[in-house]
Amino acid sequence: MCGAAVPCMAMHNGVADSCEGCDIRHLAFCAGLDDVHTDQLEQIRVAIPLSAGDSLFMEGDAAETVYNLTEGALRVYKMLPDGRRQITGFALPGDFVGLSDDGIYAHSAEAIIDAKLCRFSRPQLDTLFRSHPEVEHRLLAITGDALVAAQEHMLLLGRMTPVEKMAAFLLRLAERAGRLGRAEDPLILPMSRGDIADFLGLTVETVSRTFTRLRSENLIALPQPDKVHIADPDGLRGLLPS
Amino acid sequence: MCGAAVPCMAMHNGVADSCEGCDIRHLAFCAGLDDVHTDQLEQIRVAIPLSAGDSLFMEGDAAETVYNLTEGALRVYKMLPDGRRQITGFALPGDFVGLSDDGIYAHSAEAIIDAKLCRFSRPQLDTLFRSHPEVEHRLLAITGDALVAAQEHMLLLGRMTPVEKMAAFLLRLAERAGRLGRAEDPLILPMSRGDIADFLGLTVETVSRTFTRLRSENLIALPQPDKVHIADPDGLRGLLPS
DNA sequence: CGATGAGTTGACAGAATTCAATTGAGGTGG
DNA sequence: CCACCTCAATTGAATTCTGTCAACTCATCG
Repeated sequence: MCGAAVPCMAMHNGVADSCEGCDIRHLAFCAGLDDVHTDQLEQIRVAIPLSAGDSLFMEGDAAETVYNLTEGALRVYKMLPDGRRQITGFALPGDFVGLSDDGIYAHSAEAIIDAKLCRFSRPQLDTLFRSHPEVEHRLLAITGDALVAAQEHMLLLGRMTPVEKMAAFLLRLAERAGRLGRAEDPLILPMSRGDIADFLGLTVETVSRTFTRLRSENLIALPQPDKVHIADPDGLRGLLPS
Repeated sequence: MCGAAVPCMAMHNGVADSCEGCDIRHLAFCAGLDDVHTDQLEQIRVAIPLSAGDSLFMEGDAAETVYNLTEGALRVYKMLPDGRRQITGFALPGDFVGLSDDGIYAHSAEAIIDAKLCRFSRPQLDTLFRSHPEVEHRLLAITGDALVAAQEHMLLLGRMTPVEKMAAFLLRLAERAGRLGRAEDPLILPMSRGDIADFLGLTVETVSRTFTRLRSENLIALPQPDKVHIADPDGLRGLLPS
């Protein structure tokens, strides 16, 4: 449903028809760019709808495009030859996806739920960089943020216990939901237990067991498997490394 | 000692006196920049010597400067309040250190062994960006590389076994040594077992036991604790995830 | 209504951590 | 020059935790 306070344009048939009407412009790649830049960006932008499960690109593919997620959720991951998977991040609306240096994607990305994206061709974006260094500056900032998040996640993967990982995961996801202006109370988990496990470096069983443990300690409630009510935020924070 | 083929300037008293004489210019931040840019870079550059154990900056410090390592080795890490540590990377000559977006360092960095760096003030670098977008472009490429490396390391931390981690660590370090034009055969480990453990998400004991296991399988030899001879590279590669 | 797949739970084994002791190397001072 | 001290690295033993394997529940969908 479409709240009254928010323009509906971007939320129904496909991606927004213009950057100006874009719901998440304040969060996205385009944030901080003035209208002149946005106009130029809009000219090279292609709207892309994605269904749950669809692959956006695969590790090793030629990286000719970059994306900005406007709706839905993606998993970004790397795989080992034997099938083990590490999800390096979940992309939410406003997130930038598809960074690559040498023209080859270093990771894969697929839609967890139906999603909508803005696609930009890399060569065209590079042209835009030349005329508007401001845009490249913005991309540098985004990449830097991603790097900081990656380091944060390395700390989680390498040095946190399962409970700490889950607590951190839930709290961070809630915080992201808040920043996106989404409902935090029934926190919605678009990803499966398997996705969470592959993100936190655990097994599904451990994820499931930890959920039940948090529930039995009355820190959270799980009205449905994909809906979390954080009953005791401070208690949950108390599980974080101290 | 100073080989005949290589200018010695950078190797003795302090850091090189000029970028032109810089041994590692082809690897560093400055690589790919023409002489015009390099001259400008040199004007805002300050040489910094660092002794083993010295801290370069700490997480949370105001990030007014960025660095380019020219000699030695650093550990870049994050810590948990209770002292657990995750080393997110080892910086070697040519590596760029001190990236930060919001003006606050997101991690700490200290010298593992004596090191030399080029320091650049962030505001001055930003000024340079404005006049020479090429330099910012280069920084974006470096940041992107760091992000790819971080994702690679997340895969290691979250989904590899101790043996796989150690094999990958040794092979990657050897490859880096090769790219730096350093001796690969007695591969030198500037970092301690504790550092390796905190990098791979293990304990010192597990690191030590894995070393002995690799040695007993005749894949490596350890003439000294900090010198590794990779006796059977293919055998070592055979331990990597398949 | 049965089938399918995700999620949860249980039992068990194995692996890595923890705790503890030993070895070894480097450095200092007698 | 040697003895001793200190710290890093290694090794050993025990435990605990997480992963593995397997069964079961539940909801959804054909």
